Amino acid sequence: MVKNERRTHLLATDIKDRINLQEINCEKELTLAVIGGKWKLIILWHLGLEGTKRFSELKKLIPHITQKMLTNQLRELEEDQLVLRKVYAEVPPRVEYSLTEYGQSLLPVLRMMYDWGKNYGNKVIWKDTAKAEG
Amino acid sequence: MVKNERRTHLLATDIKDRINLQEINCEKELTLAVIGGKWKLIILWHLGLEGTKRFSELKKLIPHITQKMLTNQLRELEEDQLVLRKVYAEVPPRVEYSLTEYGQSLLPVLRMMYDWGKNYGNKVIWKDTAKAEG
DNA sequence: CCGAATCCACTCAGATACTG
DNA sequence: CAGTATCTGAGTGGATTCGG
Repeated sequence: MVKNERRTHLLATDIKDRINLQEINCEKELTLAVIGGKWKLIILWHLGLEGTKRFSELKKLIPHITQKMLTNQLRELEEDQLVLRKVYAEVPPRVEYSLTEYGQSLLPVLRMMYDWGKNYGNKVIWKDTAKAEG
Repeated sequence: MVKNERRTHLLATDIKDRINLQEINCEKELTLAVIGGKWKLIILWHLGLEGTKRFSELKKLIPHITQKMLTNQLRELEEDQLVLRKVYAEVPPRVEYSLTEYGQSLLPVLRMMYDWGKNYGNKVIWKDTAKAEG
């Protein structure tokens, strides 16, 4: 299987490859492919609502994520052009992440997913349960 | 790890479990969880646009899916109350699948994902490539 | 501070064969 | 027709260690 050089051996292959391999056949699946990573929704959400963040800030905002996965997910988001990575030539190093215009354009989609999930959760998952708001 | 009895050993655990395990922390992730299966988007799409379908019809509409995966994904969609499974006591057996009201309510979300993916595909993935329409 | 590299356990999904 | 059951390779993500 042909892999993209920049992407690690972990996680999915390059999106173009996945399309060529017919793993992605529809535009919906394309959307799913770019947001479907285990931590991508949260990362996009933070960058979308709170703007530019440093690596360590994101790490703090997402307590359960490991360094490897944060790096990994950010790299994929960068490769997919949803996130911009800016490195400052300083000591100690500073790296800032922000949404690109494509990343920004995803926010309404995420908001719709949020709304749907909220209603679905209340009606189906929690029906007659008390649920703490997150 | 506690598993739901009805769900096979394959694929994800029950959604409530996943929330309790803090695999799902946000309503967006809940939405992702119910549509995120490998074949769920296509299944939901077909049932949404074309209405009720038999098992064998879905199989024909989704050529690359295996019987196992089709069964599996349909079971999960049923468990998550997006799909209704109706069994007719006939010989040979007949089983029909259709969207529930929650499944129906997902269609606008899918449509938004489609639109976003289409624009993103044209602008980012295919930029200066000729692409056959699917 | 921001990673990369390695090792490992677990899960996923395909192929195949079988059943009421 | 509409499924189960089993086996198996491959993929995925966590923990840990090392480096610029």
